[in-house]
Amino acid sequence: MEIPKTYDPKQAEELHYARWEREGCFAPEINGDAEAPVYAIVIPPPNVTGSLHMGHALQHTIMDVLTRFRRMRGFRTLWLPGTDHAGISTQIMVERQLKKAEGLTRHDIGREDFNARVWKWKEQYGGEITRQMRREGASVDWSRERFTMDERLTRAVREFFVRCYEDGLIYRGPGIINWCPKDQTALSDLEVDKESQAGKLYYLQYPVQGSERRVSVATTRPETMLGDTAVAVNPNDERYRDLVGQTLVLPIMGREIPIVADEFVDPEFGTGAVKVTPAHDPNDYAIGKRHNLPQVQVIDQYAKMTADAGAEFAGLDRYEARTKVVEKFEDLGLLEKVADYEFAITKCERCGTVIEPLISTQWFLKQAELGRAPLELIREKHEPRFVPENPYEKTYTNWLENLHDWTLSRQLWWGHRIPAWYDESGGVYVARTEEDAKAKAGTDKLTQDPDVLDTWFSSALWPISTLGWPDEDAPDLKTFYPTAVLVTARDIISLWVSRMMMTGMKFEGRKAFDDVFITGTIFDKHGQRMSKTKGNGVDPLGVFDKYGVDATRLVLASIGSTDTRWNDNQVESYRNFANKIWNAARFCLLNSEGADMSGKGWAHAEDWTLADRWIRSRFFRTARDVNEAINGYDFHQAVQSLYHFFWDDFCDWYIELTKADVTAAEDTPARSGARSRLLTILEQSLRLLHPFMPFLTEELWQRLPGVGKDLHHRAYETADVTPTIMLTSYPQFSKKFDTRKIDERAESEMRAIIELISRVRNIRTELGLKPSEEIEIILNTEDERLLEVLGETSGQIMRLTRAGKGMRRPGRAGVTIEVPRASARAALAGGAEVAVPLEGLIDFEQERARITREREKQEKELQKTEAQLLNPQFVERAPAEKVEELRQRAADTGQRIKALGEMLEALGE
RNA sequence: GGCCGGUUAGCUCAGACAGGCUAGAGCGCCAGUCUUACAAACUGGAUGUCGAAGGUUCGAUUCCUUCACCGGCCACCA
Repeated sequence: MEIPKTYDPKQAEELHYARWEREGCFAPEINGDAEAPVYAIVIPPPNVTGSLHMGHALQHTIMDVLTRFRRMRGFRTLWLPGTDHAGISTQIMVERQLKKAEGLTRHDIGREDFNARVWKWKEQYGGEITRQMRREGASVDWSRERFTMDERLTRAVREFFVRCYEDGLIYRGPGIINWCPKDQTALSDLEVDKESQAGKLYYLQYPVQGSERRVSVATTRPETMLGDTAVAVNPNDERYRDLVGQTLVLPIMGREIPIVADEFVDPEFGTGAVKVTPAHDPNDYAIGKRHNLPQVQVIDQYAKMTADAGAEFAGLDRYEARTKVVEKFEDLGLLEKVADYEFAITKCERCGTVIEPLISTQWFLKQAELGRAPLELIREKHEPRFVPENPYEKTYTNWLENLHDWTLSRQLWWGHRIPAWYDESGGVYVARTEEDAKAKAGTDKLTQDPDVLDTWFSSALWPISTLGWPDEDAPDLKTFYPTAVLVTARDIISLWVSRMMMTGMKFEGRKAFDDVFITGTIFDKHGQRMSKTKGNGVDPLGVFDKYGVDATRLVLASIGSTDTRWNDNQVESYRNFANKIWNAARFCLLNSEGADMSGKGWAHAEDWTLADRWIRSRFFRTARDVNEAINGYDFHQAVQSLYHFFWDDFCDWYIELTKADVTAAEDTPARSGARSRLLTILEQSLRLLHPFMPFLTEELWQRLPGVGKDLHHRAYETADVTPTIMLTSYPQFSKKFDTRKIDERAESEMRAIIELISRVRNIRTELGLKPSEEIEIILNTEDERLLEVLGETSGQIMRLTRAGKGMRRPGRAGVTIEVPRASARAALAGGAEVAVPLEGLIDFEQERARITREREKQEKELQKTEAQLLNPQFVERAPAEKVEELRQRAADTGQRIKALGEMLEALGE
């Protein structure tokens, strides 16, 4: 059989994914067991404009591990893929392209034509991220791929809107909103970023009407004073108490404005008096409402000053106006002072333009009402379960406790058009279709609201809309809802997670998912967040190319929910692991002739060696750990267990111990038995690894002799597919039924053998023996069981220590083999000792030093242990088993010290 | 301002929820090796007052308090 020496990930990756997809392995229908439990995940839909970044790769890896794991356990498994239309991002991108290619704006070509182009763009380029997901090995059901602007999902959006409108949760009206002067649209509070910025705090003086007195107000935005309609003070502020109810003359404008008392004002800050601009500040808007103040809009939607700002200012940019206002105040002698001040500035998340709060008529959703049910659920039952629970359950709860109305409408063209129509007299008709609206209005002369909905409005429906809602009898909705887990990043817990819970509970009466797994954040090697603008992102595809997808997935799975600095070394080490697996399998395959890898498990137990019993025990221990780890979302632990089992136990020890039997020249039952067991362990290990390393494991599994559908999980027995490891059953360990699979005795016996071999190897190195030099070993022990095991494994021990000159040991307990003086010796557990006679090679002085060193180390350890045991309070208060444990350790250490002392004595002076 | 996290070997990270195991892994480092699967390997080895200071305890890297530095989420202080 020809097998290359190194694993080439590329060809395996291309080969297997295409076949899995073609044969429908990812679809839940592959499962033929009508009684099978269900496991469903919907993907957080990436933006159509996006391309894969490490964060995606991380989330997808976690989801794929979970999905493949459950699939192999026989669950009816669905991982549903799809993309988001990403309103603003996509529109901006296509606009930019239009400008670049044809020098046109969207207004030049009109709404209809523009949207047609966006669709065309989506068809052409929107598939990039889904192609990249295939590269990752994501076992998503492509036949159920969804897009937030699909016909059905659009229907869901309208249903959501109409139902909420009918329930009084959605309303249209004026409100103060975040306005982006560049993108020309309203934005929700979650689509803006707050940034700290060094700026100035201007202290302006407003004269009191009919008095010499002036009131100072502090502001970071002097230009808004042109729209001031009051000054507010705290009602308990003695300094201003007498002024409340009086009037100020607004400088420049000459307008008379009242002084009002409002609890909102913090007397400690600034001057204790606040200028109130209801039209351009959310707080002032609220104060204005409370005191019935007029709203004077002095800044328009382009961030230019309006006519109401006065002829002098009208048309100026807001920042030019700021300079000019300050100059004016200075001229008027009303500028008290200017101080350096750091404050938060709000910017558009997309374009970075400073947001202008404006009063505007928009559509709003009363989130507080929708949030009530999810809030109750998390408070009372801690559902959904967040992983990690801390701090995310709190993040989620806090958000639900402080819900504000959600600005739904966007002045964009790309997105779900608001299902509201107006008649000629301004009457509003909200309806599922235009026909319905016409029927309601009793006229054909209706105009649809030009605005579209916030992208997150459709995202909020994702788990139900992708499964078929609003069709109440949609089969997928019945089968797969609620989903098992949502895997996402922490920054959209409020934006998205909470809202899916709201819609799920409102429309389906149940939580959208049982668990929420929050992935960690991947930083660059300097601890900086990866971002396109910084250009410090690591491209997952580049990493795939360099190290292979499977190796990358292991790193990502290990990262799980931990924040991590990306490091190629990590991937390299898992690339090496992949290669290790490849070569171990290569060894097994090169020695597979005559093997009967029925996969039926572990036949002919009577022929087993200690190594066989041991590896089987280690295997099931690993299977148990890995199952537990995945169930508990502890992917790091799962990967560690797999890595160490495969590399340390299987490769370093099991293959080495069985090598002689497996590679024997003659075809005997012993050889074929050894080969069969070796292949069986390999096959089972590949299954255990498969959810993490789908490509490599499939590639190797396909090459194993005798693999077929009979190895499939019984749920996939009838599946019409090429036999594949992804449909085999995942190795299980049941505490109830499989206790015998873990063999404590075999493990403890192997520990002794491993210690023996390691000590001899250590002696070899310390004495500078060449690896090729053959030695003799003498082993003395009183332990009958050890003697018995040694009898069975002496050949293997001799091979692994290169003891070509033989190994001598007592025939029975109570007998001691005499050790020549010129020997290197070491103490083992249980008072056993090993010696390597090296006539002529031993420097007695050095050997004494070596043993003395070892004895000192052991004595130090014994001292520590005994100090504790001598403490009566410890013996009295510590749990009995702790004390016993320590006594045993003390006894073992004591035995070693004694043995080492005897060795020194034997060495003489 | 509120809430929360991190600080363990040169680097990237486990361990800590349920205190006691000689504190681990990978990479890197030192020495040696082509030992018939693998030099992306093998064998052996060195490396940490577990951020600082207190406290609780028979016992603290782990629990509590304070502090320092780094970071996150939320928030209407002009």
